[in-house]
Amino acid sequence: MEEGTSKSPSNCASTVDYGDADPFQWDTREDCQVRQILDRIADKWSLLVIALLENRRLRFTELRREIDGVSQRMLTVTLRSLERDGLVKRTVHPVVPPRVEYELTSLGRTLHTTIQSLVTWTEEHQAEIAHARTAYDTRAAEAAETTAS
Amino acid sequence: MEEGTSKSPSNCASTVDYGDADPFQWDTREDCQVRQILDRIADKWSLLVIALLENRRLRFTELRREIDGVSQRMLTVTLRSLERDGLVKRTVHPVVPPRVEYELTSLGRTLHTTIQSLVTWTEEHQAEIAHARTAYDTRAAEAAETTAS
DNA sequence: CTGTATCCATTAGGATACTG
DNA sequence: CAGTATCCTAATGGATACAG
Repeated sequence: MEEGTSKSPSNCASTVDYGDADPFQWDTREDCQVRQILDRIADKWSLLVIALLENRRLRFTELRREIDGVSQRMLTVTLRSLERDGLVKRTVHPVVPPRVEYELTSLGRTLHTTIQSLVTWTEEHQAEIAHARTAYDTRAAEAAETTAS
Repeated sequence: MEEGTSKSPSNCASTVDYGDADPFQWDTREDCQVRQILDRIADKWSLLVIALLENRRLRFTELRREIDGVSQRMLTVTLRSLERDGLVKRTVHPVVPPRVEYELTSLGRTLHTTIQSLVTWTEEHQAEIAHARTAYDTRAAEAAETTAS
C-alpha cells in the first residue's frame, strides 16, 4: 500500500495567532502540516471526488463512471486517503454482491465552500489564462526566431 | 523545457450557466480546462509562490530563500508556468549582476482570496485531520493484528 | 545573480490479473 | 461488486555543472 505523509509531522504554525496583519505568513517549511494537507486535497482526483460526493452518496462504481479517466487503483487510493483524513465515510453493506457507499463527513462538507470558490475562480478566469498562455507562447516563439537568425 | 497543458484545450463547461441549483456540476472530463488550471495552481510550489508575492515583489534569490526546500530548477519552472498563465509578472533589470523581480499581476491578485480561504480551512482543521488519521491508522493496525492471529 | 542543460532517483499512476 | 497485488512506464523533481 502506498503511504503518504510519513515524514515529521511538525505541527508548524499551530500556535501562531494570525491577527489581521500579514494574514499570509503561513509556514513555508517543507514538513508543514498545512502544506501536506494542501497537497493531499489538491491532488489529481480528490477535488473531483469531494465535488461529486457533495451532491449525494455514491457507490464505488458510480464514482468510477462519473470521473473520466480514473483507474480503479487510483480511485481506491484516493478514497482511502480521504477516508483516512476524515473527509469521507465508507460504508460496507454486508450483502452479496458487496455494496460500498461513500459519502462526505461533516468535516468533508466544510470543504465545500472553499473548493467551490477555487473552482469558480478558475471558471471565471480560464479565458484570461488561455489568452495569457497564447500571448506568452507567441512571444517565446518570436524570441526563438530572433535567436536563430 | 518541460511543457504542460499540451493536450486538447476543449473549453468545457464554458457555455454552461450555473443557476443556484447543482452548483457543483463542473466537468469531470480529463481534458477539461478547469481541471488543468486547478492542477497547475495547486501544484507543489505555485501556491507558496503566489502567497509570498502577495505581500511584495521579490527577487529570484529572495523567493528561493523564503521557500524551504525548493530547488533552483523547480523555482524556475514554477515561475515560468505562473508567468505563462498571466499570474506573475517578470521584470529583468538590465544591470550586472542581473536583477530579476517577480510580482503578481492583477489576475494573480484575484487569486488571493481564494487561496487564502483554502489555507485558512486547512489551518482551522488540521487538528481534526491529524486526529482522524491517527484513529484510522489505529483501526488499521488492529485489523491487521486480528487478521494475523 | 539568474538562469539553462543534463543526468539520475523517486514517485505517481496506468494495465492487468486475481480474490472475497 | 469492490477491491488487492504486481508490474511497468511516464512524469516529477533534486543535484550538479555550466553560461550570460
